[in-house]
Amino acid sequence: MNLRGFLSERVGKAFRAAGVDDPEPMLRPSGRPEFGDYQANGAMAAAKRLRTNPRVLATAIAEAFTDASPGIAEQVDVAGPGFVNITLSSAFLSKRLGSVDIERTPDPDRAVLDYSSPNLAKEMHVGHLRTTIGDAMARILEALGHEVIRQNHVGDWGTQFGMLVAHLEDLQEDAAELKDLEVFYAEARKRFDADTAFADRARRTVVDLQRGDEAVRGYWRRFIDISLSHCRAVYETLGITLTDADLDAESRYNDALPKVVEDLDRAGLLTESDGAMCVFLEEFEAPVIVQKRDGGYLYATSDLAAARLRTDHYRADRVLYFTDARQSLHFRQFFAVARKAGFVAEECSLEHHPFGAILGQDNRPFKTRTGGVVKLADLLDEAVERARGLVEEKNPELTGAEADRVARAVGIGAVKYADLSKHRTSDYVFDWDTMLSFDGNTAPYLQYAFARIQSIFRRAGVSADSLEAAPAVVEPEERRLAVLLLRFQETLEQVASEALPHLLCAYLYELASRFMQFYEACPVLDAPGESRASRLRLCALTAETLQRGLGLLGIETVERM
RNA sequence: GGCCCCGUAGUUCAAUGGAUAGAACGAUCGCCUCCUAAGCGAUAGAUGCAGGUUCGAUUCCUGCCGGGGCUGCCA
Repeated sequence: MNLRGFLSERVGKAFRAAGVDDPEPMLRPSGRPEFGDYQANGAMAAAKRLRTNPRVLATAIAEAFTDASPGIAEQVDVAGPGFVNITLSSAFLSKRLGSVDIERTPDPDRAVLDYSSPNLAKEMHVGHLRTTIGDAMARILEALGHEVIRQNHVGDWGTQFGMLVAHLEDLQEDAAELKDLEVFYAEARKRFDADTAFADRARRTVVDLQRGDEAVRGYWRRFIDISLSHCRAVYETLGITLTDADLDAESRYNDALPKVVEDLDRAGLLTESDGAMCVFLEEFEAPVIVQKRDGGYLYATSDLAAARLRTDHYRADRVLYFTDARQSLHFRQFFAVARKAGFVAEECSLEHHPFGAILGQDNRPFKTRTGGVVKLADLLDEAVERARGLVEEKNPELTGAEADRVARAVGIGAVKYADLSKHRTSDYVFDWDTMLSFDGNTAPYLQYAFARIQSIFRRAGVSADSLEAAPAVVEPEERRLAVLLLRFQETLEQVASEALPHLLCAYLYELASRFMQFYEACPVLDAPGESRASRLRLCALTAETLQRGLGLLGIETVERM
């Protein structure tokens, strides 16, 4: 259940009972234990509007809440200038902990998520690690019952493919060259810059490609297939849910582009300027160019075509774009044009959810020692290797296939979690030691907490699913853990609406820490009488929540580590 | 020039207009006859500067200083 929503509604009624017509309870988890479990901050503002004493109003609200909702709170206090602090009752917590299942929304959205979208001209680099954000959001929205349509808007079209295809034509069957797309690209580029005949042919090749010349398209297809197979391998290693069915390549929109320009013209939005077709909007200094002087189209054009398809064909309620923050202006402009031109339904929400850059230790964009791009595939290999070293050192008992599995889960988990646990919009510094640490807000710490709980069940000789009784909530550490377990749903819903997966990370870290505190304070296996089963049940609920939460972030758990 | 984002402990990160700004790493000091010490606890340490709005500002507004990004034919 969404505990916060549940309480907010009830406190809202109490506001009304106390004479507040249009209540905004401003219900939040309490900042400190002494302020109870949840606090309502809305009484002060309401008192201001009604020109009444905030503490008197808060007291009336507290009483109305207690009267209308018996049994929920153990204590409702008025504190400070007019805070209403609610401490939930043990009986209520215990009852609600019967299940921590994720509740599906009664009002699902159809959401198109546009994420990852690598340029197929090159291999995926460290920046594509941030594919994890869109992927986590896709999993979370699905878990909450929304209909998710993943779209991987890969760059498979445009000027640079002329150069690449021309180079491939010359190499013919020597496909070994395509093992390393970075090298291949660099070689093609070198020829393009040095050899004017080759450059001219590259430009003609682009035209041939767009015209649909069969031979050229064959080479292009071959190049794209190889590049996509590199992507598939990365997604596989990284545990990304994108498949070929989610591909929404730029080339798909090639034929729709002239109509985009035509329709913009029909809508009276098109202006020719210096030979290019532009849309000028008052809000923006620069125009959105939809067709170049040479007749070629630009990414704004294909984004418009794609947005159109997403609303017309897919009937999306929300379209969420997860891209680099540097594209923010582009999105603001293209959203504005799409709206003005009527390309997207009024009710459809267009959302750009930008993310920051990944930096090296020097606070500059993350590069290799020699200044080259860091291939994502290499980075992931290194993560697993480093994790293997740590696992061998910390737990030599793990061997063979199990050690491999743990190294993979910990290494990949660490890298993904490092990416997901920071605020989406901020740049962050990539640091192996921090992300692979077993202390602090890291994947290994959370995985360890899960593994430790599994160890309890192995020792107890019972399986976690066999426990069904609701746990009793007695000790302070039990109650703090119980309250937090009940906040899983509201956390997920907040992540879904704000597209901020780091909130889920923060939640899981707090849960794991609080479990460790509970575990230190409350013996489980040696607990007397009925409290043993009760505490085991708390362990089971915690493990389940950790595993589900990590699963929604695309991070694996292991039984032992 | 214009627009956008960001300045929080030594470091890496949090904080929804709310109460005494939270963690982690690092530092110092404790806790294994005890369910994984890969853990738990304690101590010290921070909102760039100046105004404003508000009962209340890290959060909103203005200016300044500092950093990054974007900005009519790449994506």
